[in-house]
Amino acid sequence: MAPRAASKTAESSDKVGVICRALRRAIIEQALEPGAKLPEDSLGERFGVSRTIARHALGQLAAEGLVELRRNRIAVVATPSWQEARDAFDIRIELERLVVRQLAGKLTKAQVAALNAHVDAEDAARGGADAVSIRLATEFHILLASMTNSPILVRYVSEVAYRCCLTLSLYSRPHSSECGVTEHRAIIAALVKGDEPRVMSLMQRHLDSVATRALVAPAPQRGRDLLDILAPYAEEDGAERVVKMAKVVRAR
Amino acid sequence: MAPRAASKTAESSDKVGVICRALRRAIIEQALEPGAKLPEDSLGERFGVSRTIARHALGQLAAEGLVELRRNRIAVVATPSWQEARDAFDIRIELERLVVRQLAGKLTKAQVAALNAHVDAEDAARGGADAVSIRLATEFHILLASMTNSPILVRYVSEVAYRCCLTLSLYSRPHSSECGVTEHRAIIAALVKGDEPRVMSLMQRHLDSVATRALVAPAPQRGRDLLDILAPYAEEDGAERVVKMAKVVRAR
DNA sequence: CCCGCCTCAATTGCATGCACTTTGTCGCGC
DNA sequence: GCGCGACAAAGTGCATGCAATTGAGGCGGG
Repeated sequence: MAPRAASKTAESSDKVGVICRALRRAIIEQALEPGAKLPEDSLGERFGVSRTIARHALGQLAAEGLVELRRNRIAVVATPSWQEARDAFDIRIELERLVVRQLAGKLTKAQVAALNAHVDAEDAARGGADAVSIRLATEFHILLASMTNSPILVRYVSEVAYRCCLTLSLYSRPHSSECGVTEHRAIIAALVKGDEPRVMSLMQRHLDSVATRALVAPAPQRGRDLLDILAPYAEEDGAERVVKMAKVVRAR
Repeated sequence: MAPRAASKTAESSDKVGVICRALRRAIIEQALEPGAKLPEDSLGERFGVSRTIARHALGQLAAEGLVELRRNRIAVVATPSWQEARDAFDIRIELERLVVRQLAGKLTKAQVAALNAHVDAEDAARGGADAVSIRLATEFHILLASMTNSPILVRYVSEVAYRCCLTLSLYSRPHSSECGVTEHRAIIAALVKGDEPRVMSLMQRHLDSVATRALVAPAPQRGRDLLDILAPYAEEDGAERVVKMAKVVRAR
């Protein structure tokens, strides 16, 4: 039902892919909040596979930045810093501008129909659970990307969109995520008209507004961020001092 | 020695990371050509680990698009299509424009020194092996990205740069890869001057020239591409016919 | 009462073993 | 001579087992 493009990277193997998709969805629907623990055994038991598979799935998700893998410690859902959230949105804006640039005026009727159907679904889900509407909004962007028919672009847009979704659950106020179905419709319209500059500008402003609406102030040290704050000081990398210095400075 | 930013995603665990880095490097230096087989046992034996670890490493590399994982078949170094190569470069241009935009006028002296040192190394390696100079050219861009101090951006730039590197070994003529050390120097200069529009334009043209110089015509069916050509026709996905149709059309 | 140490359960890191799938090859029948 | 089917070798898919590391709670000392 969900027009999810089966990314044929690695996880299509079978069970690993199932677990990945399930966890991704649980994360972006905020059923799993950032910081939630993900022990290998529990996952394995829950999905009826061995730890080996669960572990592999966690590896994939870690590569996507959705979970954090610490050596000899339980894996947890990633807790991106506020700065990382901003960075993710910056990248997302560029990538999605590229998407709409490639798509402007080139959509088939069937594709336009699919997009409209999706936005209708978004509208329909407006009254329902918050989590679902967030997921649908994200999937709209992924659907758009999949129409470029560039597997690489699809992959990156998906990844970064998921990451942004994750940050929303960290830094946005509860009900501020009216991800603008109206704006989605406007984008579709501009795409159909083939107005390339306009659709790029629309997309940029759309994402920018989501980011600024969602990413409220740097969150005055909520919870156990102490560890995170101290992290850059405890680096023992030994290579490239330049970058480290810059990191410390930037972290304020 | 190599100023490689230790991406703390997943593979930093230990052995998996070692294998990943080794394979990445072997791939971008073209010691492993696209299509080369990567059996789990051989890798495990070569690196002194079990198949489990080798398998995990292959999984990570597959997630990066460097190797291709086919169910029940030996993993191989990825063989991107010509179109995918173009797409990768398109994405890369956007990402690296973002890099230099963030960096313009904000480099510390130490960072400038590091960049200059790297370009010097590129110059020095000019007479040596082709593979090394290609790797150094790629690493220049990664070094640049690492200075943004945005882990996400570093990751994406690295990945896509590696992918581009991979395509070069497929579609470029042997000695056309003078990746323009001069252009690297020009970019550094513009960065120092803080001329944002100019450095963005420089970067765009630099990458564009690499792409067009390297990605010569769609390669008149070299080798066993038959399979790849037939692939889209043999799809049995069953979901989302729209995209599939577009794919067939686009594949010409 | 608080702090440090020590032991133990929980959990990961990794290797090995077995079943299944694919592939290359040999032999048989036409 | 040629296609075709069975067999063997190679390789992956996955589970399980064991060692190592970590985190927590209890215990004793200050």
